[in-house]
Amino acid sequence: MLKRQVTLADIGKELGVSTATVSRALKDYPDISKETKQKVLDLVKKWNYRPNSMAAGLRKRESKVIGVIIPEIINHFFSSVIKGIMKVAYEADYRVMLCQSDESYEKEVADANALFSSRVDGIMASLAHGTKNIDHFLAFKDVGIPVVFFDKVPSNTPDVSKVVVDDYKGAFRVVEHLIQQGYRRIAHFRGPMLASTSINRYNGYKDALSKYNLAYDPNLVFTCENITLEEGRAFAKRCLENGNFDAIFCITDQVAIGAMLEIKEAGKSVPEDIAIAGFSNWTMSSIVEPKLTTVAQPGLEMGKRAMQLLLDEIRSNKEEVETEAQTVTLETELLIRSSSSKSEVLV
Amino acid sequence: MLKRQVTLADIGKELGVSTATVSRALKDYPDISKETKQKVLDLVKKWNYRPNSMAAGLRKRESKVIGVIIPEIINHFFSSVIKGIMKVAYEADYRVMLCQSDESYEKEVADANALFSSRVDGIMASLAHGTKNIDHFLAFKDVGIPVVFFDKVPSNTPDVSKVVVDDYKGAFRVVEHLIQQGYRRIAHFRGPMLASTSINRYNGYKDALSKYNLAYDPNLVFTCENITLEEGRAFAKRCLENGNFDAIFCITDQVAIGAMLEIKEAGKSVPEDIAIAGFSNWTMSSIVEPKLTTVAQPGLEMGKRAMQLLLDEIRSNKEEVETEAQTVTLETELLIRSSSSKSEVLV
DNA sequence: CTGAAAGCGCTAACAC
DNA sequence: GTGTTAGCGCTTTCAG
Repeated sequence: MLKRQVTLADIGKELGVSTATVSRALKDYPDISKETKQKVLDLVKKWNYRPNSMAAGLRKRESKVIGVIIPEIINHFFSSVIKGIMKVAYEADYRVMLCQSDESYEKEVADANALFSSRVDGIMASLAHGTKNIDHFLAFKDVGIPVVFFDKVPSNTPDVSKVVVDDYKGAFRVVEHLIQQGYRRIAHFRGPMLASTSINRYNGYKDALSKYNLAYDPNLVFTCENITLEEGRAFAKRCLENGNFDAIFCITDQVAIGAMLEIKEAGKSVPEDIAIAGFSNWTMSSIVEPKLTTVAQPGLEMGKRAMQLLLDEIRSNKEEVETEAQTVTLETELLIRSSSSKSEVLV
Repeated sequence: MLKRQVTLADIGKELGVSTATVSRALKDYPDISKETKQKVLDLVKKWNYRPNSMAAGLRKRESKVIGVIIPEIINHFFSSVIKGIMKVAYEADYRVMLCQSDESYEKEVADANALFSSRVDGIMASLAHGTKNIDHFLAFKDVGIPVVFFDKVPSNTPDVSKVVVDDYKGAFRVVEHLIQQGYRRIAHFRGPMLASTSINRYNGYKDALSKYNLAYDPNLVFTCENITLEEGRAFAKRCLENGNFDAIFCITDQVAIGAMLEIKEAGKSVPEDIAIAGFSNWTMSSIVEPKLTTVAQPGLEMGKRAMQLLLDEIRSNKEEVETEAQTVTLETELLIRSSSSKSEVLV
C-alpha cells in the first residue's frame, strides 16, 4: 500500500533526460525536439503519469481550485447554480471544492478557513442566514484572492463582486399582477429578515401595495424561519382562521405549495377564493393543480456569471491589473399560471 | 496583488525560533514549552496564519481531499447523497472536490484524471449511463487509493466497494403491491439498460409478474433514455393509444408524474382506471393529486455510508492493513399512496 | 535544445 | 525543548 506514484523524475531517469526536459515536453514549450517530446509522451501514457498538482501548485502559487460555499445543497435553485459554476470552472480547467454551511455562520467560517488552507485561487459564496460579519471572506481579498458572492450577498460592501437576481423587481411584479387580477388583501409569507433575498422580496411586496394605494397590514405578513412547505401550511391556516385575505405571495414555491395544499384542504378554491404566487419556479410549481404562478430565477445563469466574474478577477490579478468590484443583477421572469388568474389560463 | 501569504518561516523569524518549532507548536506535540506554544498561537491569530495544505500534502503524501463524481447534480436524490458525503467528510476533516460527469463517459474519465492529479486520498463515483469500462477508476486502486461506488455501480467487479439501494427488491415489492390491488396489465417505463439501477428495477418488475403468473408483455415496456417527465407523458400517450393496460410502474417519480399528467388530461382517472407508481420519493410525489405511490431511497444515508466506507479504507491503507471490498445494500421503503390504492388512502 | 540548481511551505528524522 | 537538515514533486531561471 501507499505505493509511490510516478513522478517526472521517474520518467526522466528511464529516458535518460532531466526532469526539466520532461516537464517542458509536457507543456507547449517551443524549444524542445520532436523526438524527446514524443518519447516522453509515450512513456507518460504507458506509465499513466499524471502531474502532482500539489507540487505544481506549491511551486506556481496557484492551486487551480475554486472554493464554493452554499447554505444548502438539497435545493433545486442552489444545485442549478452549482451546476453553472462547475461547467464554467471545468471549461477553464479549474476544479471546484464544495462546502455546505448548513445555514450556520460557524460552519461557514470553518469552511472558509479550510478553503484558505487549500489555497484556492478564488472563492464564491452564498451567505448563511445568520451571517452578519464577513471578515472570513474579506481575509481572502486581503491577500489578493478574489471573492464573489451570489444570491445571498452581504449588504453595504461595495468593494466586492456580487451576482444577484432582481428579487425586488420580481416580487414587485408578481404582487402587481395579483393586484391587477383584482386581489386586494394580499398576504406575504416572507423569509428570515437577515437574508438579502428575503428583504428585497419583502420590499417589492410593500412597494407594489403602496403603488396601488393598498394598505400595508402587518397582520398579513408572516415570517418563515426555515422556508418549508410546513410553514406555508401553518401560516395559511392562521390566515384562514383570521379571514379577510384573498391572496398570498410566498417567499418560495415550496412555501406557496404548502399554503395551497392547506387552502384546498380547507375547502377553498384557488384562485377563485384565494390566489397564490410563489418564487423560484421549482419543477413542481408547474405540476401542482392549479399550476403555480411564480417568478423564475435563472440559477444556472447565476452560477455561470458568478464563475466568469471570478475567473476574470483571477486573470486580472495575475496581470496585476486593478479590477473594479461588479454587481451583476439578473432579471427574473414572471410566470403567470392558473393559481392567480381567475379568467384565462396561461403558460 | 499576489501578495505572499504568511508562512511558518515568517512566524518563526518574528519570534526568533525555527520553523520546526512553530510547526510543532501548531500540532499537539508533547515536547514544546507552554510559553513558546502560546507565543506562536498568539502570532498565528494576529497574522491570521493558515497552513498551506498543498505544502503539507506534498510532504505528507496526503491531500485530505476526497474526489466525488456524480452524473447530475440537479437531482434531489443525488444532492441528498452529496450532502451525506460532505457531512461525514467534514467531520473527519476532509474536503470534497466535486465533479459532474453530465452522464458522459468522456467527461467522467477527464474528471477522474483531474482528481488523480489533485492526489485525492480517495474517490467516490456514481457512474454515467454510458460507462462500461472503469479503468479510469481502477487506476486509483492500482496506486493504493481507495475507490467506492454508489448508486450506479459497475457490475462484475467484486474487488471494489459499493453502496447501493436494493432496487430489485424495491421494484419487486411495488409491483407486487399493484398486483395485490388487482391490477393485471402493468406497464413499465424503465431506464436505460446500461445503468445498474435500471436493470435491477426492471428485473424486479419481471420477477414480480412471474411470481403471480402474469405474462410479461414486451409491448408494455418502454425505455426512457433521459428519465424525464416528458418521456413519461409520451409513453403514457402510447399506452393510451394501444389500450389494454391498467397500471404503470415507472423508473422514477418524475417519469411517473409525467405519465399521471398525461393520463389525467386524457380524461382517465388515477387510480380507478389506471394505477401509477414511481421510485425515489421525490418531494413532489406527495404533493401531486392523487399522491404518488413510490419507493423511498435513503439518499442521505447512502452518502454517509459510502463516505464511511471510503474513510475506513483510507485508514486501513495507512496502517497497511488489507481490506476486503464491501457491498452495502440499503433497504428501500414502499410508500403506498392514493395513486395505486382504489380503496383506502394510506400514508 | 537540454541540464543544473534553487526553492515553493511544510514535516519529520536526527541532533544537541 | 529546540534547531538543523533533507526532502515531497514540480517549475523556472540561468548556463551552456
